[in-house]
Amino acid sequence: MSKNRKPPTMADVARVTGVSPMTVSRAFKADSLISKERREAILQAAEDLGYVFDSTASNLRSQKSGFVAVTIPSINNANFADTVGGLSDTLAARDMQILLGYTNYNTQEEERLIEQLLRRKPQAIVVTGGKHTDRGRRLLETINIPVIETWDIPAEPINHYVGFSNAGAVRDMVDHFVRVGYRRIAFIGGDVGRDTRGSERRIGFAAAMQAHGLDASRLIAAGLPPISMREGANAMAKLIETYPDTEAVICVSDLAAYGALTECRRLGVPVPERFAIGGFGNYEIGEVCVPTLTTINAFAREIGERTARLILDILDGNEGVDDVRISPELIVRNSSR
Amino acid sequence: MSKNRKPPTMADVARVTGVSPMTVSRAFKADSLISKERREAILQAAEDLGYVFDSTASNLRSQKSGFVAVTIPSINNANFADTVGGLSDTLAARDMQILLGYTNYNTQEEERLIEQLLRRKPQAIVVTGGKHTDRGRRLLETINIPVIETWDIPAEPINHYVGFSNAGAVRDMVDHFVRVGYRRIAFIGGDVGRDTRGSERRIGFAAAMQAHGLDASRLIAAGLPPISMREGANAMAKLIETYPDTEAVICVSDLAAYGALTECRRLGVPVPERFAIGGFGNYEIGEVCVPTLTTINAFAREIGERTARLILDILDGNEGVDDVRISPELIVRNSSR
DNA sequence: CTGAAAGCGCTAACAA
DNA sequence: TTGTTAGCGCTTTCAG
Repeated sequence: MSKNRKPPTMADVARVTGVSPMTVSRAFKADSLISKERREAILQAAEDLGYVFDSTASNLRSQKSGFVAVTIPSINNANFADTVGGLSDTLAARDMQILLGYTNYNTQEEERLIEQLLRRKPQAIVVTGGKHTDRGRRLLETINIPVIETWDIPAEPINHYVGFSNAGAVRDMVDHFVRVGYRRIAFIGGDVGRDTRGSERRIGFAAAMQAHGLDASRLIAAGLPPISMREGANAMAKLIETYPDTEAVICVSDLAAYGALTECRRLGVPVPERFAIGGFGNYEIGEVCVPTLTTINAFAREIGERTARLILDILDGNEGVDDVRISPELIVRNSSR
Repeated sequence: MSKNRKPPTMADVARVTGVSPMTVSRAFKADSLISKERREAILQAAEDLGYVFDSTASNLRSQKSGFVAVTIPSINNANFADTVGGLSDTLAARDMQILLGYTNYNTQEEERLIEQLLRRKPQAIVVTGGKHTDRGRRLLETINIPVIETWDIPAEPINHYVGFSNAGAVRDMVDHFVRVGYRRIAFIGGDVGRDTRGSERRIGFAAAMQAHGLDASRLIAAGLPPISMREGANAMAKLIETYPDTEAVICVSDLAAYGALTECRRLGVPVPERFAIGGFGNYEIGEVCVPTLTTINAFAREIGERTARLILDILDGNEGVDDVRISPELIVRNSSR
C-alpha cells in the first residue's frame, strides 16, 4: 500500500512536464503570469504524479506561514467555538489557517502555548482575555506580529483588542432586574481568580448592586471554571439553602443558569414566579428550555469575524485600524420579568 | 513599538554566545549532547535577544512537521470537541500539535480540506467517518502517512480506523425499548445523505425494528445535519401530529432528543409515561435535564485518545498495530423505561 | 511569459 | 562535546 519512495517534488513535476521548477511554482500560484495551457498541463502532471504542494518549504522561503495562532480557554464551549468559527471562515477567504490551542482557563498553560505557537511563525496571534503571566505578556509584546486580545477590554492592551466589558454587560442585567422590581439578587459564578471574564462579571454584579444601594453579598462559588450545568444546579441548591428569600439570580453562563433552572424544577420552585434566573452567552439551550432563559448575547461569532478582519487589514498595511468594542445585548426571556 | 529589524536567528544567538549555530541548535533539543552550562548560557542569550525558535525551518530540514491533521464535521459539537481534546492532550505529551479543519458535514468541503491540510505535511491524518469523495479518498490512499478514520467502522477502511458501529448502537437501544414493552417506535434524524453517521443510525433503527417484526416507517426528517435542539422540537411536533399513537422515539443525538423533550413539556405530554425518548452521544444536557435522557455513550474522548496512541505507535514503528473497535454503552435514564 | 542562481533558517551527516 | 558542510523544497530576484 504505502511505498517507501520519497514523495515527488516540484523538480519531478518540472522534469515530467519539460519546464523549469520555477514555472511549476507559478502554475500553483493563482495570480501569476503563465500561459493557460501550460498551467493546465503542469497541474495535470502533478495530479498524476500524486504531487502534493509543500507549504513547509514555501513558507520558509517566502517567510509567510499562512497561520493565525489562536488560544481559547476551552475547546468544548459553544461561545469560543463560535468565535473560532467566525475567525476561521473569514480567514479562509484569504487562504489563511488557524492554529488553535486551548489553555484550560490557566495562564501558565497559556504561556506555554503562546511560546509553542509562536515557533510556528504565525502572522498574527489572537488570545482570549487580557490577563497573562508576566512572561506570556512579554512574549506577546516582543513578537513582531499583530496581537489581538478578545472577549475583554484590557486595562492595558498589548496591541489590539476586539471585545466588550464583561462587568458592563452584567451591570445591564442588574439594572434591568432592579427596574422590574427584584431586590434580593444573587450571583452564581466560578471560584475567584481563574476565569477572568467570570471574575469581571462578578465584579460588575457587585458594583451594580452597590450602585443601587442593594446587598451585593449573595455570591455562590460553584467550583473551578468553567462551571458546568451540574455545578450550576448544585450552586442553586446551596443558594436556596443559604439565602432562602432570594428573588433572582444571575449566573456566569447560560450553562450554569440552565443547571440552576433544573434544580428549581426538581425542588418545585416556580421560575420566574418565585425565582428569576439570568444567564450569560446566549447559548442554544437558553432559547429552547422551558422557561426560556434571560441572557446576554456577547456576539461570539462576530468577535471572531471582526478579529479576522482586523488582522487582514493590518496585514494589508491599511492605516488607521481601530480596535473593536462590541456592545452585548440583553435578551429578556421567560425565566425573568 | 514594533521594530522593523529582522528577528534574530540561531546564527545571531551563536554569535552572541561564541559558539557555532549547530551548538545552538543542540541547546534547543532536550535530549542532545551538550554541556549543561553551555546550554544554559545559550538559552539565556536567546531569551535576552528575544529569539524565537523557527520550527518552519526545522520542519523543512528534518522533514517532520510535528502536525497531525484532523477533520471533524463541526467545531461546535461537544462530541467531536471531546475527541479532539483526547487527541490533542495525548499528542501533546510528544510535542505534536493538531491542525484542525471542519467540513460542515460535507464531503466536498472535506476534500478541499484534506488537500489543504496535506500541504502542511502532517505526519498523520485523522478524518471523521468513512465516507469521502472519490478524489478525497484517492488523496488519502496516495499520501504516505497513517490515515485514521474515526467515529465509524468503514466497510473498506483506507488504512486504519478507531470507531464503532452507529447502526449497532441504535439497534441496542431498539432492542432495549422492545424488551421493556414499547412497540410503536419512531426515529428523528437529519435529512438523508449528508451526515453518514446519522444515516447509519437510521438504518440501524430500521433494521432492528424489522428484526422485531415491527413497523419501521415512523421516520421524521428534521432538516440538514447537524440537528439542533430547535429542530428536534419541531420534529417532535410533527411526529405527534403524524403518528399520534407513537409510544417512543429515538433521536439521532441528545440535542435533538432534548428539543423533543421540551416540545413534550410544552404540549403537556408526560415523558416517559406517555412518550419515551432516547438520544445519542451522552451530552451533558442529558444528565441534567428533567427527566434525564436515555442515551448512548460512544466514548468520544476515548476515540481521540486511542486514535492518538495508534498514531504514536505507528510513528514509533511498532509492528502489529491494531485498529480499535469501541463498544458504545446504552445508558438508561428517566426519559424511558 | 520563462529560466537561472541564490538562499530562507535550520539540522543530518560526518569529522574532529 | 563541538564544528563544518551541505541541502531540505520552495520562491525571490533578476535576466532574458
